Amino acid sequence: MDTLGFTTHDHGHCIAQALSSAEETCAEQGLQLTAQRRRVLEILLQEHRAMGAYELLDVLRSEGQGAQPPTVYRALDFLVTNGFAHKIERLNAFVACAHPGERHAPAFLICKGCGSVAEMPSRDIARAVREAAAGLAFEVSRMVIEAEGACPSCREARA
Amino acid sequence: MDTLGFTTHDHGHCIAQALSSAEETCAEQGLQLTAQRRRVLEILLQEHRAMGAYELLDVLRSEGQGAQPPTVYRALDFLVTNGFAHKIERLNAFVACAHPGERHAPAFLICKGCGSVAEMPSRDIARAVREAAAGLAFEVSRMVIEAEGACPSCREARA
DNA sequence: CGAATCCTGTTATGTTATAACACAGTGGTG
DNA sequence: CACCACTGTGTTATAACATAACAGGATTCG
Ligand SMILES: [Zn+2]
Ligand SMILES: [Zn+2]
Ligand SMILES: [Zn+2]
Ligand SMILES: [Zn+2]
Repeated sequence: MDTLGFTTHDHGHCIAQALSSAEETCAEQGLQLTAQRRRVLEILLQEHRAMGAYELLDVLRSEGQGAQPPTVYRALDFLVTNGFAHKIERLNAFVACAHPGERHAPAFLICKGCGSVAEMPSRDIARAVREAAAGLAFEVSRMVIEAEGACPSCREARA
Repeated sequence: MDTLGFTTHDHGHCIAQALSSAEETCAEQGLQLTAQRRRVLEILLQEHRAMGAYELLDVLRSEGQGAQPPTVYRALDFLVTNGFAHKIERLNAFVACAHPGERHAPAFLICKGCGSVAEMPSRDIARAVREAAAGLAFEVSRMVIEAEGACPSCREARA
């Protein structure tokens, strides 16, 4: 299963897979994937990019619902807490998880050229962070890893 | 020179050293460390913790100046751009650099118990990030590395 | 059914950050 | 000196992001 970020892919399949993975996980853990929460996750999967909470809110409203900010933030809180989506701190934005089901510390690449965001492998990074923290007797429970730069296509365009 | 974060230290010396380092760097690079900018850096050094922009604004106002948000944000922009301070994305807050003068990718430890923030060695982490990004043909220009968890004293208190 | 719990709707507000424009100081140039 | 370009500041207003607080509906379980 490749979940690379800057490549094209069968997006319909990608969305369906992520949704069923979320349903499965919720069933296993007794979590309620309600209509609101599912809809927000669907939007994030559909758009396949980092979106602000108010941008999501606009989508919900355009669908005819009279949603308010807390509606979106509650759904996002559920999705982030349970690993179905991640918050990109640098952007104050949210993105669907590219590795649903796998336990992982998320790590992101943010292209300053085109704004696209991809989740990257984080095992080695997470180990380096834990080791550096251990050197100061600090115990890590969560980490924010976000790299800004130029994605392959923007690098090419520049050259 | 030890710039550990969770230890006590000669803070007067620490402030004076950071300020003179900033002055020196500005002189070398033709940057203007104006009164406003210097004052904001002094406050960050004095408090020795992560502070929000509006918290800094309150301090300036308590000193009798009728400062407005842009005043603080401009000073912070200068300090962050030139490496005298860093932004902690997770906290929407700012902290004076603990390694002034050295070129480095900042990396932070944030204690969820007491709120203290420390800058940690980042060389190995930065390398791991660049390598993971290179695997996706992504070129990193800047990175956000912030680990949340428990600092030594909070770990002890819990045990 | 009754009670507890979780989820949602709604109003209002808090917090963080920037746009836009006017103006002052500085330093170079002719 | 008159002029210009550049950088920094003051000020007003507003944008963008996020949560508090309370009421009420749905679900579950004994
Ligand atoms: Zn996809
Ligand atoms: Zn790009
Ligand atoms: Zn200090
Ligand atoms: Zn602590």
